[in-house]
Amino acid sequence: MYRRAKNFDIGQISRSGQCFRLNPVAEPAVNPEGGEDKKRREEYRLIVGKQALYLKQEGEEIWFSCEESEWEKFWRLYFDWDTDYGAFQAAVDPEDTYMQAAIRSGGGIRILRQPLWETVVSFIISQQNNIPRIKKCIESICSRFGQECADGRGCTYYTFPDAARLASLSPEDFAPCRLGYRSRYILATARMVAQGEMDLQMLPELPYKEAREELMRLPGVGKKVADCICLFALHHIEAFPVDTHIQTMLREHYPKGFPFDRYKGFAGILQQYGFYYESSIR
DNA sequence: AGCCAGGACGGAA
DNA sequence: TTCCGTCATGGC
Repeated sequence: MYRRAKNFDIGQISRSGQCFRLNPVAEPAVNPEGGEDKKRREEYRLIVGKQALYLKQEGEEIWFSCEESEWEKFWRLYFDWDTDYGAFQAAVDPEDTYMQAAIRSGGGIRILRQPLWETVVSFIISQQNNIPRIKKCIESICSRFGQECADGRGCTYYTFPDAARLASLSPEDFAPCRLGYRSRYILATARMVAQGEMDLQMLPELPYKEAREELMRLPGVGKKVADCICLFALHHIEAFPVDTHIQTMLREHYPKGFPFDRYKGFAGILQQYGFYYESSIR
């Protein structure tokens, strides 16, 4: 199916680092002249839950490899399709040249609504780690402990294993995934969820601060990881995860403090613009 | 070769 | 409270 939209760029979303299973399936077209290739065509594959979705973008035109009913049932909300990101961008201080540049660079980013359990585990892995390796760790977990599926294009993919599955494993089982010290966090977290000691079902009902506190009960989940889960899975767009890139941004460009009051209720969206910009220009 | 990565944790000061 | 050492691994 076909959609047209402003403020939506699959490549930027892919590179924004919020979803580790949205990746290009082919090398992005490179213009040998070195100039801007406006007709670039990039294809991506996204795996979420039991589903795989192919996406292709050309300018503002986007193709999604799903039926209309699937779109309405799931993907529309997943991509936060009906939110007007132009309104968020318009709220940015015109004097704030840094954030204006960040928006120019990553204005097509959206905050997705990702499955809670996958996001919990993914961002436990993310700590003190780099994005390429985070992706490898996640794919390793999925290919070893997830379910194999056919994507209908002759390729297979693997679902993200649920908490009960991971809770059933031993520390040695995790060794090949090369998770380092994070494996014990994941095992302990999976067991808390599987035992019912942590109820993920009711987390979406909680307001931001309560959800954050609750998530921080999980081993390996501190304030930063909890904020990522709040932002990327629970869609609390006021959550503002502070990682090393954001620390740099705050130090270099907001020495007097970030204007949270101006962006009350949606600072997390600016956080993503800042993170994307800060990590790309380096 | 060496610094760094979307930090969390336990203990010390 | 804040600060510090430690944790495991590999990307670049």
